[in-house]
Amino acid sequence: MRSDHPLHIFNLPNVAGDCGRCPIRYQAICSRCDDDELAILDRMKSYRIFAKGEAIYYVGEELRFFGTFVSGVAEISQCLEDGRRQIMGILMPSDFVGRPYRRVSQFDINAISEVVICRFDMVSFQKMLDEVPSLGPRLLEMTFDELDAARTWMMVLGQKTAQEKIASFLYIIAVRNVKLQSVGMVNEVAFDLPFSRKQIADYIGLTIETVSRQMSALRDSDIIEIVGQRHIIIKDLAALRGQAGDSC
Amino acid sequence: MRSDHPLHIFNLPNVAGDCGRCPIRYQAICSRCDDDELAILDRMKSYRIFAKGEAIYYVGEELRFFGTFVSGVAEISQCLEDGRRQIMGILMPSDFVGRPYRRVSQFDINAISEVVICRFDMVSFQKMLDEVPSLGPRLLEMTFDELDAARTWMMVLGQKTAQEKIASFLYIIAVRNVKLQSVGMVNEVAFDLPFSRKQIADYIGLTIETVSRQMSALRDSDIIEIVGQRHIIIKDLAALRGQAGDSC
DNA sequence: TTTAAAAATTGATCTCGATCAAGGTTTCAC
DNA sequence: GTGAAACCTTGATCGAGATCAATTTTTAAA
Repeated sequence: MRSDHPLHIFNLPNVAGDCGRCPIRYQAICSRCDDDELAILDRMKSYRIFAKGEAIYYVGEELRFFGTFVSGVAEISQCLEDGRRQIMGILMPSDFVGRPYRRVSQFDINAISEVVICRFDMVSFQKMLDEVPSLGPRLLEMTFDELDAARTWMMVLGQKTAQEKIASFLYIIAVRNVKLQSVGMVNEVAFDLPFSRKQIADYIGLTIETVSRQMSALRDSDIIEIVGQRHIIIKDLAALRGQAGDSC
Repeated sequence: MRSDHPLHIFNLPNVAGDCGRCPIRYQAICSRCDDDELAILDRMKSYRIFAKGEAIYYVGEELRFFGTFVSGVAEISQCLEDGRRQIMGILMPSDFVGRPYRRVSQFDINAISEVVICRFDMVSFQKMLDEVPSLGPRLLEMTFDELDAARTWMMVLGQKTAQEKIASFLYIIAVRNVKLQSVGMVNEVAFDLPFSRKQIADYIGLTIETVSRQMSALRDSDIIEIVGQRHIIIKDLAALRGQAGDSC
């Protein structure tokens, strides 16, 4: 059973571990660290598991830690008083939560699947930013990338039709899931959606009924196949991209 | 005539100047610089004026400079092939354009009014990030703030009604225009909109007709007054905020 | 396995904001 | 100033997506 434990996906004990064998070693904030720098991170880090559905941060909560997603998926969201909800972003392995220079979270961040986070106390993290010179520039780059992604998503929310929204969503998930080094080569992709219809609806600004209808439409056009409720097979990635209404 | 020139709003010559007297000295990326650091920026900077409507960056253009808005307003946008357009953000004095770690712009950035930019060559800027230690953390903080603002705007685009969108937009502009140190004290605010109805429409994801109708509705409810087409008087800021559907 | 609860699909209808259309206002060139 | 173009407002109609409603499918519990 021990080897099934989430922290053992790369055989790390809870307290200290070998960053060198971390699955996101070359994607996360530590991607440009040399061995000496990595040793510092190794000493400071701890792991924390969040169960599916558990809150990682809630609106107004003090930002006590900076965390990198080692595995699992989470959503960034906000609610209005009457229950309307918008998902502002999704967090996947190598993405981060928490930020320096602000006291409390502006958003709810909830684990969608079980999540393993590589965690740094915020005070230590800010100190580390000074001591580990490769960290700051990488964090800046990642934050800029997030900003560009957020702004790009505004086009989906503000301008696109229901059909284009669903296609954009599925296309992004498909590309994120499969590391498409061979873009253009691969035209069929399969994956399990970590999201419910409600979560998809809240992410793209539609209702669950419209999400369901548009997914059925894509199925009827032979662009996707839906197995059960969560397993999606993209049968024609190029056509899906075409339905998205832009080059994403 | 000379004193009317945009660069003379704080009496700066074109080539070098006194950063200490810059109107955004304590808001922009330089806000935490000491005198020595400021001297370095002073040597490296140049000013550039963009005429109303001029492109500051276009999609795909090489990011050759990092710029801080000294005066004027600009829009960040993207277009779809069929002409649909989304404005992802607005840039006002102390905001910046350009980013390190990416070669080309993902967005169109256009001056909405005449714009004065304090400009750094991107290569020099990246060097400066290493040499001027107060710059990196401030840039990181500003980028995080932009990211939070972008995500917050997603709620407007994805969930709010036309009425709530217009109210949210006007409320944000009102608060940005007047530095409301005395929030709660001031309930009436007046300003000139730098945006056309089309630009407002593209920013909040509506058509010009709906923008016009909803602004008329706010006028008829005595929440705002519209003088000519661009001058807006917020007669009841608290009510406007209420119409926005959240606490922004 | 049976039953209950939750999630997803599909259909019918309604409504908000888009579209189409006409007039009015502002701006600017000459 | 005068005229033309651009911009804005208001009205009438339309339609995409929301809402309401009924099944069906999946998941979970007993």
